[in-house]
Amino acid sequence: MPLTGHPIVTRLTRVMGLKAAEIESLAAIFERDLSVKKREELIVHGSEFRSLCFVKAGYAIRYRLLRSGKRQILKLILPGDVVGLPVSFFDRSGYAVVAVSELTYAVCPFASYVRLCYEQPKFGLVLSWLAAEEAATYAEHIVNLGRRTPIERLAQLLLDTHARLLAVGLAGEASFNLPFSQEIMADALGLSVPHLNRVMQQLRAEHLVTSNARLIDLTDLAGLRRLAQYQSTDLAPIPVF
Amino acid sequence: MPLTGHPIVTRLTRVMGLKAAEIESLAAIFERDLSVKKREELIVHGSEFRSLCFVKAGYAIRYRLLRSGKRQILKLILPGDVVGLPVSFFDRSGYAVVAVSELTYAVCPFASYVRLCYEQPKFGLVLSWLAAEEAATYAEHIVNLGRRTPIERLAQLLLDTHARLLAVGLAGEASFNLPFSQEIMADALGLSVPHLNRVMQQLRAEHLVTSNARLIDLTDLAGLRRLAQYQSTDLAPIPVF
DNA sequence: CGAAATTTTGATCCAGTTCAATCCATGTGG
DNA sequence: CCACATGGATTGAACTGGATCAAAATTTCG
Repeated sequence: MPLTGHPIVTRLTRVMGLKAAEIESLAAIFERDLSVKKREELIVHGSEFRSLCFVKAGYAIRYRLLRSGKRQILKLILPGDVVGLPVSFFDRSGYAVVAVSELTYAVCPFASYVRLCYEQPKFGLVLSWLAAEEAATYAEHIVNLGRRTPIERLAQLLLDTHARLLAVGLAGEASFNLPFSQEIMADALGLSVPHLNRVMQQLRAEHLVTSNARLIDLTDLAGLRRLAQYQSTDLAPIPVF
Repeated sequence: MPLTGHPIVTRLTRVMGLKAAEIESLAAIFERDLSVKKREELIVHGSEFRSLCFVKAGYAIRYRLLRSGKRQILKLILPGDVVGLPVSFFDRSGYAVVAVSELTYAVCPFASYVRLCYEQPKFGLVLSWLAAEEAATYAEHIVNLGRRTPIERLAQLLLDTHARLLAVGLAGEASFNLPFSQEIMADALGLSVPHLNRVMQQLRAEHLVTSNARLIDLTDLAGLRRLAQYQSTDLAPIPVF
């Protein structure tokens, strides 16, 4: 399974240079690409899941459904993201993942990856880095939900999504095609759909963004950043010995 | 620096059996124990931080201060926890950590740990596991803040804190000494102090907990778990090859 | 013992939810 | 190519859960 041009290679390379030989040993443990249709579940809540899935194209959400019927979305999953982290470390998944568009990804069994870590320690560190990045994203989300106003939250979400899409070449300098419905954004930000809608209008009214349908234009990027108190968190490169 | 009886050894052993030799190579990279006084900052927001600190005794909080003056607490840090994860992976810390009681811990330079990972790949996996656990804790926190009612959040916080204290031998079967003020709990749960106080009273009124001062008694553990929809998330053991 | 920190209570108010209804775009089959 | 179905976006009105602000009561600590 060749990995050339795969968003995940782009992503890993940014963190730690990978030699051709290393990319090859990574490619060796991958199975054939899979794809799922919109609305299909990649991970079922409560089930066991022991694979790493590197998203190539398409979008998904990781979420938890509560008894009350409410849904909290933990993460918007974009190309380049890893599904199955941190789930693979646990007995059973505490969350579900569902595709919100057609989605294709490369899979490798978690056990194979772990074996690779024993052979080439670098990969163990890469895994740590990915997990740490995941944790940092979640941390930002906590701040958002706990102590930010709705408009700040939305600004943050738009900026973050834009930055992540940009990093894998799926966005323009200040515009992008938002692949998520308002219901999804509301469930990510802990708001009701009507309110999210009004907050979106507010952003437009203040000339911070322009949007027609799902096409978002970050008209005033600096203003948005100020509003969201946006701070980019750069991963430090992995030391090599 | 001998690590015998250190809470972190207890914690790591649960995830992955460590041979005596391995504990020793771990002990070798640790410096002398440090301690800080109440209110002292372990990590300053925006600074660089490249160490792993394993808490031996005492309590701390990881938090973010916003322009508005509001504070969001990301994590209540207890003995056995690691400070400097995921911070060490990043250029600069996005968060601050401050002790809320006298606190003692063992430190090792992050670079030393990384070097150890290259020599003994197992430690790279251990690091991944710790980071994944961190991410999972944060995920639960997100659900709490986004879609749970205040009383559910508090129930969850009490159960979680109890479970974590129990794991390091600092709690009774259904009672413990809560080392955090209501202000801290409020800032963790995204509530105002007066409201947190009232929610606490509500828990008492419904005979779910009894509490005098900081001593908490989980009178009706099953009821609390039901209320919080508590589900324990067990880490799977690291495969050994 | 006095100062500071923490917990508790009360009164007011508004942001955001809830529950509908409506509007709009897109796609589908006859 | 139209009639209809479906999912998403938008709007409106009413209600309410928590925030806010302020003060008092209580505990902790120097």
